[in-house]
Amino acid sequence: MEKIESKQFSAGTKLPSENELANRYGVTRMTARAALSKLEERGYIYSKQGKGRFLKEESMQIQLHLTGKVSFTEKMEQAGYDLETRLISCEKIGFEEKVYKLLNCEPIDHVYKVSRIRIIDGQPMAIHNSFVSEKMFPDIEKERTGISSMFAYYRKHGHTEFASSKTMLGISFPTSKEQQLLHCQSMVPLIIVENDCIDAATGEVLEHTRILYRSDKFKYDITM
Amino acid sequence: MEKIESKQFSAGTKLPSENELANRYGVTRMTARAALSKLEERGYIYSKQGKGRFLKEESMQIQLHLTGKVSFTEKMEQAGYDLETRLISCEKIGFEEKVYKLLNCEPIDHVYKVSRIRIIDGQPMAIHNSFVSEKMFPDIEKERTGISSMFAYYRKHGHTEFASSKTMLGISFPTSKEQQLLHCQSMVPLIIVENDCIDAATGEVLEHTRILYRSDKFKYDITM
DNA sequence: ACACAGCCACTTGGCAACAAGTTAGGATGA
DNA sequence: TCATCCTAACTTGTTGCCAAGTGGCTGTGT
Repeated sequence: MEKIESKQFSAGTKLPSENELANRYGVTRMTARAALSKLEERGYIYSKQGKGRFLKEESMQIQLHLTGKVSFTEKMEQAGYDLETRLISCEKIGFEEKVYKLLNCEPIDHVYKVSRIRIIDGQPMAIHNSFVSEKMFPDIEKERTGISSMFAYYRKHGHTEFASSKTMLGISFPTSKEQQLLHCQSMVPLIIVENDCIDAATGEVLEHTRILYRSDKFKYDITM
Repeated sequence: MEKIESKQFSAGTKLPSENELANRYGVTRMTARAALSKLEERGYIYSKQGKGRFLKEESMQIQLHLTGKVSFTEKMEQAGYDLETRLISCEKIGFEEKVYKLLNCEPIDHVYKVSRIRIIDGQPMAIHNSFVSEKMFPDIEKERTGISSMFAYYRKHGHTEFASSKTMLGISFPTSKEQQLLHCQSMVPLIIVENDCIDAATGEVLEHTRILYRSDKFKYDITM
C-alpha cells in the first residue's frame, strides 16, 4: 500500500496530500493517513499541519565492523568521525536473573548499570549499557560520575588484557526514554548486541554489555 | 505510551478494551487505538471485531550463527529443525548497478534472481535471493524449476570449494509481497544479510546472495 | 423445565464533519 | 502605487457518532 514511497525522491520534497493519495489509489483518506503515519513513525518523513508532508534527508550510514576486537571509540576515531561519549546514568539495578548469572552474582549482590550514549557528528547513534558488579569494583558508587571510558576504568583496577565472550544480536524497538535519547521515532528498529568482557589473564567476567544501535544509522560488517 | 504491553503476559490473554485503556491513562480512545495498532503491526497482538484484542503466542527464537561457514541447510538440520526450502521464482532481472558490478557483468548481460523461501517447522522464516549471471551459468533458464540447493547446482557445474566475501548486515521492512511470503505484519523488521559466494579455486564470483530473515524468529550469534 | 427469540451492553471498525494551521490572492483604502 | 487586511482554498489534526460483530441476559411460549 505504501509502495508510493519506494520511488525514493530525495531531500525535503513535498509528498502528495492525503486527499490526493486517497483519490489516486481509490482508498479513503483514513487509509492514506495510516500509511503515511507508518512512514512517519519509521522516521522517513515528517508532517506539518497546514503545510503537508515532507521527506527527511537521508542521513549517511556509517560502516561498522561488528565482530572486530577494536573498541567502538577506536573504530570511529580511526574512520575520522567526531565521536562524543556522554554518561547518562550509573545506577544500582534490581535483580535480573540473566545479568546476575552472567556476572556470577547472587541475588544479594549489587549490580550497577552504567549507561552512556554515543554521539557521532552531533547525532546520537547508540546507547552503551555496561553491567558491573560491586563485588568486582567496590568503588563504582564513588567513581560513578567520573567514568568516561570503561576500558580505562578497568585498567586502573589492574586489568590489562581483555577478551570477549559469545556475542548475540537481536532486534527491538526503542522505549520512549530511548526514543528521547536517540532522537528517533517509535518504529525505528534498534540492533541490540550483547556480550561479556572478560579479563584475558584471569578469565573473570568484568562486565556484561548491551549496546543499542540505531539500525538506520549503520551498515554492519559481520565478515568473519 | 505503550508501556502497558511491556508487562508481557503470555498466551492468548485478552487485553483491556480501548475505552478502558483510554480512561485508565487519561487519553482519548484514538490515542489508545493508535498504540494498540502499533503493537498489532509489530505482530505482538491480533484483534477481532466485537471480541477484543489478544496476545499472540510467542514463537520460539531459533539461534543462528550468522558468521559461520556452514550452509543454512546444514545448520538447521544439525540443530534438529524440520527445514523445507521452496522455490518461489527464478527470473531475469532488470539492470541493477550494484548487483551487476559485483557479478562482473556489463549492462547487456543477463542476470537471474533465484528466490527461495526457508520454512522451518511449517513457519516461513527467511527469503533467500541468489543473483546469478547467465554468462557464468548458461543453462540457468532451462534448469530454473529444478533448483533446490544452490550449492548442489554449482557442484554440478564443476565448482567444489567455496569462499565468502565481505558480509554486510542491514535492517529493512517487508514489502507487501514479502509480508505474504513470510506471513508477517508490515512492521516486523527484516534482517538483510548480503555477501558473495566465490569459487575458492578460481576466485570467480558465483553468486551474490541477499537473505531476508524475520528478525523476530531468530537470535543471531555473531561471535567471531 | 426447557428452547428460543429478542434485546442490550460491550467490543472493534469506519466515516464524516469539524478544528486548526498555512498560503496565496484579491479587495480595500490611504 | 503600495501596504494591509480579509477571505478562500488548501493542508494536517481531532473529535464524535454510528456501523458491525459478539456474547450474555431475560422474557415468553410450549
